[in-house]
Amino acid sequence: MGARVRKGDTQEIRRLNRRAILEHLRQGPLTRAELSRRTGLAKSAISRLVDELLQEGLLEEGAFTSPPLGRPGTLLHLRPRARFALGAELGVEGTVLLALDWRGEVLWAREWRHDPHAGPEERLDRLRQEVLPRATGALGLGFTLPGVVGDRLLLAPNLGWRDLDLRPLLSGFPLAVAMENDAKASALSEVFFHGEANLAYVVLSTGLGVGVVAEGRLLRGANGAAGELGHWLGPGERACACGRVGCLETALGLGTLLAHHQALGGRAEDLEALLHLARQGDPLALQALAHLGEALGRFLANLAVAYDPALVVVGGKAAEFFPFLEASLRRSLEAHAFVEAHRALPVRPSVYGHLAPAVGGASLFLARFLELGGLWAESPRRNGGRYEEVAFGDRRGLGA
Amino acid sequence: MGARVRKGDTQEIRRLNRRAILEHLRQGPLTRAELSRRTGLAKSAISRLVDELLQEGLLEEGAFTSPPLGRPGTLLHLRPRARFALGAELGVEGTVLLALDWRGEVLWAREWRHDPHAGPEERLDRLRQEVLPRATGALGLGFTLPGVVGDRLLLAPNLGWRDLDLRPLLSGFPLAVAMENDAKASALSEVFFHGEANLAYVVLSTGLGVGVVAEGRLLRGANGAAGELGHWLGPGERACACGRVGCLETALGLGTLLAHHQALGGRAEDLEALLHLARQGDPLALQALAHLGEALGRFLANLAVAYDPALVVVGGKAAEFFPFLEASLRRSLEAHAFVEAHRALPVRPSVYGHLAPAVGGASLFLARFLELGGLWAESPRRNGGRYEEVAFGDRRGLGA
DNA sequence: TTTCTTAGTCCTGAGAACGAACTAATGGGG
DNA sequence: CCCCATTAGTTCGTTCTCAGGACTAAGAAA
Repeated sequence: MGARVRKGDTQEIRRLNRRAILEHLRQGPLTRAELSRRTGLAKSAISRLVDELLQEGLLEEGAFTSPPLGRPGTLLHLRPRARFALGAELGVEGTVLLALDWRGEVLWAREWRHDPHAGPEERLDRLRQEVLPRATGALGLGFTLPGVVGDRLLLAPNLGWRDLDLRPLLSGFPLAVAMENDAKASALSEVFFHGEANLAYVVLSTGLGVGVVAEGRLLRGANGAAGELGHWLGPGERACACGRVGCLETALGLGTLLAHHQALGGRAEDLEALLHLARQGDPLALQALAHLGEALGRFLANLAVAYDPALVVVGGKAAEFFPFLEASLRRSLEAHAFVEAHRALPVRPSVYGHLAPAVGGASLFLARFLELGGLWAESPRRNGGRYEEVAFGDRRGLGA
Repeated sequence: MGARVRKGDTQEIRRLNRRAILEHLRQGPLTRAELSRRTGLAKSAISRLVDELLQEGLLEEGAFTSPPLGRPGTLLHLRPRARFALGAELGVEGTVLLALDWRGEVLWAREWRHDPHAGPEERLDRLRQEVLPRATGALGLGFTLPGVVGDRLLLAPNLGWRDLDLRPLLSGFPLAVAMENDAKASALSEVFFHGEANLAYVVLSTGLGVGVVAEGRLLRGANGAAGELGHWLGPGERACACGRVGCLETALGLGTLLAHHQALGGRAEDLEALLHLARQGDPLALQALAHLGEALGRFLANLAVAYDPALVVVGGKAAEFFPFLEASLRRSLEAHAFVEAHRALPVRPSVYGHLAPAVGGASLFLARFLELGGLWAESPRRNGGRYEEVAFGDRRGLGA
């Protein structure tokens, strides 16, 4: 039901205006005067709020401007590292953990592989050990999984996990923790720091998932299953890890790419080898990749009628193959486009590369912080000396 | 780019709180005290704002409550007809025009058919003639088309229209006009008055389109093409009105249903006849419908992985066939569901029936009015004595 | 009739922004 | 060298809105 409309009071205005200032400064340094013009707030209001933010250590003054006329202004910056969050990706092959500055800079990153049969306890245990000495000061930890994340983990076919309540395993973490689907988090990583408000982030590796951002909001769905186009039932006959038959990811997944290459007589044993061959110009590798590009182009035409993004970002292992897919993919997309505008739909690889999901995980908390204009962090709910705030699913308005 | 964050101001608080009051009263009558509790605003603030709203004729006082203890309160209602808007559907076969109260009541409705080859000029001319004597007092006119509505009409395959700028044809209308895709508007009709914040409205007639609402927001996409799943390229070989081959609507559209019925040896000449036969229990009609239900169930399983709605509403001509589709559709949906939750996905026919698109069109303006808490209507932009406000595409935040 | 309880009004105080007047800093012209 | 136009930023008084408490209103039960 709808009736959750935010009420207003004098604090709310302040929050709104602090947020407006931080949001503008996230695009780059500005003087107070310029902030006043852009936000529409009076100079006096800007001055007061900026003073407060300087006091709190969120902003710092920088160089002077040298305008052609008049008194120079003082540039204001977000203070580097004033706020940061941790992000982690629990992938099929390994784990990535990193810290992300609120300006989008990766402060440090660690990666490790794991026993392929490791269960959730084992993997989260290891993650906790790595997080423990590095958690101080962080706004929170957002971690991602290649699966459907609702109020619990509903299904992660490529991990072999199903219907798990991970909350008990997270109680040992000394900070707020949130969980998100990998494609959705990756989409946030692009939106949050590169400002495109309508995009689809396609994660293609073994599996296929899409993170969709529409008008700056992440599309999650009632159970967190929105964008699971890898499990759209197509014409294929192959069995899928999810237990059904004909899911799109059985046709487009990179496992099938490798198999196709081998069926053509190619000699690559794994994707690394295939990538190596492609870089050397091996025709059988390139042929298999062109074939995949063709199928992907058709898929993107379909994605475009489903979500109509202004931009498609390709992530996952497929991003590494992107140069070899691009030409056939574009040709195919143009041939299959529904409306004229889709023929020109930009498609590019991810900015953060293989760090994207973890960056997105961290962005969850940075977005949350910025939405609340700094007020949220001052009173995290505590419970018996442990931070208890574990957010799943029902987060509203994250993502700018 | 993102930096459009709303600034705060003393007027903004007022707007926010007026809106909160109206939004709560939209769910039903409440006393001032109850409003205070639900909104979190102080009783004094509520009293002041309610007085204003009474003054403006937006609210009216009703019966007294009789609580077990204490002084009775006065119930407050939205005043019926205090605000209303016009909505129209320009469909493949005819046009519907209606007026809609801000409480969701249809005040009156008119329908007419048209020459099947009528062009946009002719159809909008007729619409203008019908609107002209009925426009006074209306917030605006929202009309719908079975096509892709961006900043212009990009494509309406089933009308045979393509890439039209309709603005010139709308200058003769004496009120604000907005244009929207029919499925998207229909979705709004359900959301706005029945409060489900996550739903997919499937319009199935000749064509197939989906209107998706996620977290109370209509999914439009960069060009207004989001939800055009009828033009998802599937395995089929049939030519589509859009000029491509294999679009889903060539398999699921009701034209194909009729053809299938006839191929089975059925004798219905058109969909009306088929419906009549089905109601009489004709086995060939029921068989064709069961077949369609099966295909639709599979489609809904796919829709569920794309958008993960909490509810699917079926509209268009298919709504009339719903009783004969339901059983096979549910069986098929359950068999093809990706996550457990999708097996129980509720599917029901539309509340407003064939009026849904027009109701949705009108809701555009009602939603707009309520968002702005009544302030917007006071200063419509005028230009040379004619209302010039024609909104396309880029409307933000409509839909509660 | 008194008391208890809830509804609604009135009044004062506080927080926030606005706008105008003011000071600060710079470059150019006489 | 001084004055002035121009832009940056501060200060102060005014206005708007809400919060919160005191108060009045209206009904029920003791």
